[in-house]
Amino acid sequence: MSLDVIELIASSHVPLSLGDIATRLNMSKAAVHGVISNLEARRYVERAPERMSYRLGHRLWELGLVAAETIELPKIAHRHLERLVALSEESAQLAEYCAPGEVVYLDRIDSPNPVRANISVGRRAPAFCVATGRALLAFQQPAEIDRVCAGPLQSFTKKTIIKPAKLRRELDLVRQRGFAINHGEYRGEIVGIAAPIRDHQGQVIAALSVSGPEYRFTVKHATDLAPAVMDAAHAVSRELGQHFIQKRRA
Amino acid sequence: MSLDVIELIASSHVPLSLGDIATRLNMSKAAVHGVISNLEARRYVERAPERMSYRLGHRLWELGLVAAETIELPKIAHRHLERLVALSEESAQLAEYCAPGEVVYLDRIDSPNPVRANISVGRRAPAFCVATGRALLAFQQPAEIDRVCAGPLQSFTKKTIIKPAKLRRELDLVRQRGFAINHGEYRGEIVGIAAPIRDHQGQVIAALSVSGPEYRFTVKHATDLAPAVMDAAHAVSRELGQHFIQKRRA
DNA sequence: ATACATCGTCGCAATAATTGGAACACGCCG
DNA sequence: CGGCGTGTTCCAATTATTGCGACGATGTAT
Repeated sequence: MSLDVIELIASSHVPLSLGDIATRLNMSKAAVHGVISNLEARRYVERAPERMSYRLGHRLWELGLVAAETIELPKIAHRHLERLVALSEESAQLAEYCAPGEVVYLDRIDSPNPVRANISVGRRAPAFCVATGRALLAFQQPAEIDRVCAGPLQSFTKKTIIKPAKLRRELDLVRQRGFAINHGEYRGEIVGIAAPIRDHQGQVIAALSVSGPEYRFTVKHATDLAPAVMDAAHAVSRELGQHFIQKRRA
Repeated sequence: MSLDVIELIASSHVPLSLGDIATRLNMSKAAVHGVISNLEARRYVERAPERMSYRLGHRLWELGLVAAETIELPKIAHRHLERLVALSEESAQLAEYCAPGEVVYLDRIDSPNPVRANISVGRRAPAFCVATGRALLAFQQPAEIDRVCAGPLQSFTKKTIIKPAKLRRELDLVRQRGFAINHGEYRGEIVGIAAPIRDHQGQVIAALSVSGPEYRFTVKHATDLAPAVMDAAHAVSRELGQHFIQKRRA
């Protein structure tokens, strides 16, 4: 399946050779060749610099732009990210729950400060140990939460919560307070605070966060900023709902 | 093929029903259903608001972000677009030749003015009658130029050049001067000026343009801005080349 | 220089996937 | 009700994808 090839290249974040792809997908080189030559002709995939190694192509960039124009979330959320950055002078992010236990960053506005949290849009992160991830995980189906809590929880720093019981308490706290905080559990020295965004049905579909280096953006600062982050998330949720109502009437 | 379904939905710019897709692709509903249920499960496609009609999904948005992070062009070009907007106070665009006779807008920065050229990123336009399109078309293979000039040239406004001979002269002029100008040939009352961007091999791979409403941004203004637009395009070309050299040494 | 990798490519036969036709359930409206 | 529009399911036939093996072209190490 051609989509598997695309996803593999996307997830590796490094150009891959045809043989690499075949190995990681348990396919023969000939099969991958058949698929990838089609993908290359359609510009979904291209060869990096001069021959050798494949990477995502311009066509996927184009399709992403069309998708982002079609979907309401990016346009609405972006404005509120700008407001949060203006308010906090730290970086702000938009993320969603994209796969079991994983979140993906969908948008980002950088802090005006030279030293700032460095998060790449399109990158994935484990849900259980980042702010946006916990804001999203806390509102997933109970079965999904159980699976993540039960699964092996990798320790990225000394502060990473890897005890299921403690993670559950943390998620309870997120639901209770309406926001999530992370202090260096994934990338050290980064503090983040996130709040969930809900769609017209009230389901949590994304999260919006502010994060910065701990020497400047302490947990105290983050907690003080919580109302603003939650307000922004609520505003996005409200606009999403209105958008739905407008479409329904039409 | 699942990619055909994706491309159809992307090109229609409007949510489609399963039946619509089947009709336009000459496929049975069952076949489309088989493909699209897979695409929906993988989040490449989603159902708009509440049931009914499919549109591009979040996964394509994500993949587009990853692609844009991987490819050099978007990052380099964006800075220069900002500079052009600051200089001209009009909107600036990045575009590439994506299909025979068609260009696609890949990036855009809006003019600070309330009245401005309105171009959606991800949208396609006919190459022969827009500024970026002519800047790109002029440097395609001769065979490609012949095909476009020969093909039926649709008239979008009274000013659209539809005579092949005149179009050829216009393209000659583009090659000679190094920039292309369009005065209301596609969308009326819009003036645009564009210059080509070249890759490390010297091949034209994209174009960068400035466009605005004719009442403010006249052909005279556009022509005066030509050196700046060409400088920006050259700067992008140079940076692309340097990027290649760095990778080659590594 | 000569082997030895690794890269991508090509044919061909066996396999597994997609496909079309027809019938189905559901919701909507005159 | 009965037509029209959704999307869904089943099954057999077609089609496309797959894996094997071998090939030429590069580049690296022996």
